[in-house]
Amino acid sequence: MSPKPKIPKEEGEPKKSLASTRGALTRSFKERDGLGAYTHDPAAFPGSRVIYYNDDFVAINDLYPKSTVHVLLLPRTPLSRLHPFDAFDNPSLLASVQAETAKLKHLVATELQRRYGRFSAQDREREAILNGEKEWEAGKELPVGRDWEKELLVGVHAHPSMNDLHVHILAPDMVSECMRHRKHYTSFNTPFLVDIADFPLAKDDPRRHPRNAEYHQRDLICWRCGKNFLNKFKQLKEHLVEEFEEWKKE
Amino acid sequence: MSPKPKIPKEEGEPKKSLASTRGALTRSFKERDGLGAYTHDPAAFPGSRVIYYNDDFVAINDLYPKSTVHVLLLPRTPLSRLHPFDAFDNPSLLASVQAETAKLKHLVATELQRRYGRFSAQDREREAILNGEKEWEAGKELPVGRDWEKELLVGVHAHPSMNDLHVHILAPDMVSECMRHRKHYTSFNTPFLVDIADFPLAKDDPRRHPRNAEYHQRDLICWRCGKNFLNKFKQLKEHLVEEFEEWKKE
DNA sequence: TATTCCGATAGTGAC
DNA sequence: GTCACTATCGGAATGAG
Repeated sequence: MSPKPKIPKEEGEPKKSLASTRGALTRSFKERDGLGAYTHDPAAFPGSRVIYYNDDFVAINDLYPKSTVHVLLLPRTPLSRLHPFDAFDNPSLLASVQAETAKLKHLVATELQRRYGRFSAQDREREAILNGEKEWEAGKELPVGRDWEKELLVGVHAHPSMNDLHVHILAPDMVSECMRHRKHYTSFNTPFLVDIADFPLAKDDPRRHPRNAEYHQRDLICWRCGKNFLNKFKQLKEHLVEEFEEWKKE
Repeated sequence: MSPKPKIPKEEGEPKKSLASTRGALTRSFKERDGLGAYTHDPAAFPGSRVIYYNDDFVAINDLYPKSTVHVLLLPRTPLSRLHPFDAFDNPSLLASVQAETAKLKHLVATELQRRYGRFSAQDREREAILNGEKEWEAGKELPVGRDWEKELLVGVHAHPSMNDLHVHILAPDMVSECMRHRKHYTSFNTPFLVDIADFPLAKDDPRRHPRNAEYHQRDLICWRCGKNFLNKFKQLKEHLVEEFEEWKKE
């Protein structure tokens, strides 16, 4: 019935090459340092994983996406080895990351519109025009349609698993074969995800000293309808597929 | 590597017929009442499960044996619906059960000798005579050999899962494909198993009011060498196979 | 707090 | 406390040549 979940793997990018790209650092390579290879030499990855890069950032598709669209923004700075809360104490870096995040959010929103706009009530007029099903005055600006950007989840984990600074940007659907454990869900649907817009954090922001475990032991709550699934992860997963279908139609 | 455990099933004895033999009682049939069918009409079971029966007892092979030999003694009395601790407050029944248990133990011990005597150091001389490898004076009594009876586990569970009174008699090896959960092990290797010889229990015997759960949460201890396997049930299972081989050689 | 693999643990239903 | 089935929960290793 349910197909065996595929292990994400991209052309020319087996795990071995992740390590070998680090050359002399191979001996100290750890799974949690895997993102460093992208900021070190993004051009070394010929597959579709790197979305774009410039002097200061690399944007990649998450290797284990937890939603239908899930990308990471990687700042190319020595500060990236710090915990995000510490790194973002640097106002210059924070401003830079927030600006680049805004750009990447726009890109992701465009991708959502491309994928799901045809199902969306809010995008209907815009889609009809684009499809030539509705007349539109030449040169007149298209209706803006659905604001996909405002629905995105954007932020850093309070206790990241990967050592290099990375900002998550993802659709809210949580529909993915890589969504396998309850922690995958809670890490994006509790205060364990700290919105990039919330920085700089106040000195007394409770998220600075999270009881990390607590967030992950919370009941599983549907992000869209609020239904409580307690610890029934599989039932939540099935529900998320249904919510995804409805969400696209908004 | 490891074959899929087989589901015990005997010829002409599917579960449905267990129920149907109870006729009008079918509607109230519960899994936990399955043993009642044997005392009700032991002749209705043509397979090898019934070892013998008489007016007062039925001896059967356990459908889910937890050792290489594992039989049950079922008293044919209305008292069999009582908890064993209460049923054995009846001195007449207790004496009767203890006497029949002694007979069945002898039968089981004979079966162990038949199966494993050829491997046993204590049975070596006896086996050699029986095989004609050693001269023996005609009419002279054979050496008695190993006392297999004294190694048997014999008793009732402090909280039986089947509602009809049954006395377990089994080899100590705990080697069986039906030994699948840690509770299967602890139920025969802690005070949760109350020896039939210990009845009548003293009024203040602590086993009368067992913290049932406690016995099943104990560490897993090898019955033969005393090694502690904590909660590593699979490792214990592998170890039990090795101990079984050594035990046969005693 | 990543992944995967394996195994221990827990809840359900059986008629 | 039986069984079997499913799913949840938990620890350990993970690279490299």
